[in-house]
Amino acid sequence: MQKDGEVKIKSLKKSLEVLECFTQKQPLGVTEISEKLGLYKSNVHNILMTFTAMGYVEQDPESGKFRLGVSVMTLSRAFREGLNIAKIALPFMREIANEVGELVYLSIPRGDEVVYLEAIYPDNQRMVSKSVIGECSKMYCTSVGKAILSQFSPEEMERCIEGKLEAFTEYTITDKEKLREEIEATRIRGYGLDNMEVMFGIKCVGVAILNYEGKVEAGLSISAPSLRMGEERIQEFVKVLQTYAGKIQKML
Amino acid sequence: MQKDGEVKIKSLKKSLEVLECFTQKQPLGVTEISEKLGLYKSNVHNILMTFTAMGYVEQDPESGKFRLGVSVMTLSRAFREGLNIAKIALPFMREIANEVGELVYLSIPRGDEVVYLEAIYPDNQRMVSKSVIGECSKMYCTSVGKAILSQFSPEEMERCIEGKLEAFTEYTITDKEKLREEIEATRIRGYGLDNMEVMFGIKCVGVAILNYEGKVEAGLSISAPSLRMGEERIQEFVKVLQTYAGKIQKML
DNA sequence: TTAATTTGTTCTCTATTGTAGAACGTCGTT
DNA sequence: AACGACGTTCTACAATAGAGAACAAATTAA
Repeated sequence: MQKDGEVKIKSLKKSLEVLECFTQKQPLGVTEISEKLGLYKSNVHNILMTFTAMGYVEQDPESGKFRLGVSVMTLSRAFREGLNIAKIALPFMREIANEVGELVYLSIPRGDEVVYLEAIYPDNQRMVSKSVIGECSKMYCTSVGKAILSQFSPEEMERCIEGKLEAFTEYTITDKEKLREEIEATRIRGYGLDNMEVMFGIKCVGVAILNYEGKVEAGLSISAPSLRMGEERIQEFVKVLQTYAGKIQKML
Repeated sequence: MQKDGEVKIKSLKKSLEVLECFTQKQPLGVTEISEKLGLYKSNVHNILMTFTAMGYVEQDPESGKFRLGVSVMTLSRAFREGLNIAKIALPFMREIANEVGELVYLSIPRGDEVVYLEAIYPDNQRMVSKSVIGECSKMYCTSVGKAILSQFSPEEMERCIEGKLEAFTEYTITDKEKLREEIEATRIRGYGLDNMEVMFGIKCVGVAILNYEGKVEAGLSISAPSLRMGEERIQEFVKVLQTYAGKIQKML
């Protein structure tokens, strides 16, 4: 998933891999992790004890199992603080949400995925309780993902779609050649579409946000039930997204 | 700040300390970090390269300086996912926010600080753009902090106030004996007060949320400008907070 | 323009330290 | 009572993290 050609401290890499196990399941035991990663129990134990002492992992005194600790929150807050794209985009996202009355997402690329940074709900709509902030999706099946891919160089793009194209719904594009055509079509029309490729019944429109050098900085998308995503509304959404993406780009 | 008696992997501890530098300032250079922590540049460089390869740190190709990377978001999301207190408390927090029309916070203790997990804004009020989620404050000067301290054992409590009591406003309690009295008063009355001790013009009321064993699990608080925080309203807020804290506690 | 300073980066050697492997104590289960 | 699964502890060896200097690139000063 990550290029590890530049890993200098193997123990740190290993430790982070241990930590990342918790993103898939919580709580986890020492044995469980050691089996998953092929490490020795004592090794995993030492890593977990260190993380625990630093607040990145907590141990349930009853079961002895581990889960992530509070300290990760402080990091994520600092990350968002330091990222000016979020600061700049947030007020615009609110305007978009109120204008179109649908969910608006800001996401940024990481490897072959997009990570959701912010999600804004229109004022009148009840906020869904499960926040997607920090969640990630594969690029090849999302609207922003395809919008971003269409702005990449051919090599970058290929690197992002080299893995297996897993089908999440019957609409997911799993054929690599089809996908390349779709990305090319995305590039030409200037926005990405997700036609229920991630979740049945949900469609999305997304555009890429480029910085002054033309490099992809982030992505902006609108998500809605397919019933509210007819061709006319899609065009309306696209127009709004492109307008605001332009405004944001000017400020980067 | 953290007990490091149980640190088994020194290089990991060191690496995390490097990572934590970014919570104070971003971006940071190799030299800057090495000076701050008293480490060698090559050491810091190796650490940063490894973090970069894993996505926890990003390097600006222009300046060569570093900032936090996207991967920390995935961790924080997993943390919040795994923490059922947030899942349970969130819908109640919405009710509170709409009932009282003020800002409602959920926070959890970490060392001598409280970390803000969730912040809910009343429907009619515009959400402030800067999210405090992940931010932390010292216990001794916040309403939740004092509510939590008042539920701790004397030893735990002392450990949390052993540092210097920094004054953030002229109202901050900086005398340790005064603070002990205030915490005792908090314990008796059942809720904590922050009388502009963190920020001038802002008052808070807070209560602790205990689990079935009576251990502090989290804290709930309401924050508002002091003009909207007269004695009658404080009593109203306290009543609401205690009612909902009770509901949440039953579900833990 | 050139010199001086500061930056991130690279290198090498070796003492540190992470870790394999087994053994231990403690649960809940059979 | 015996088992199995768990988190934990221990030790000895070898891998490797890190000190320290030297590097190149970039910035500033003269």
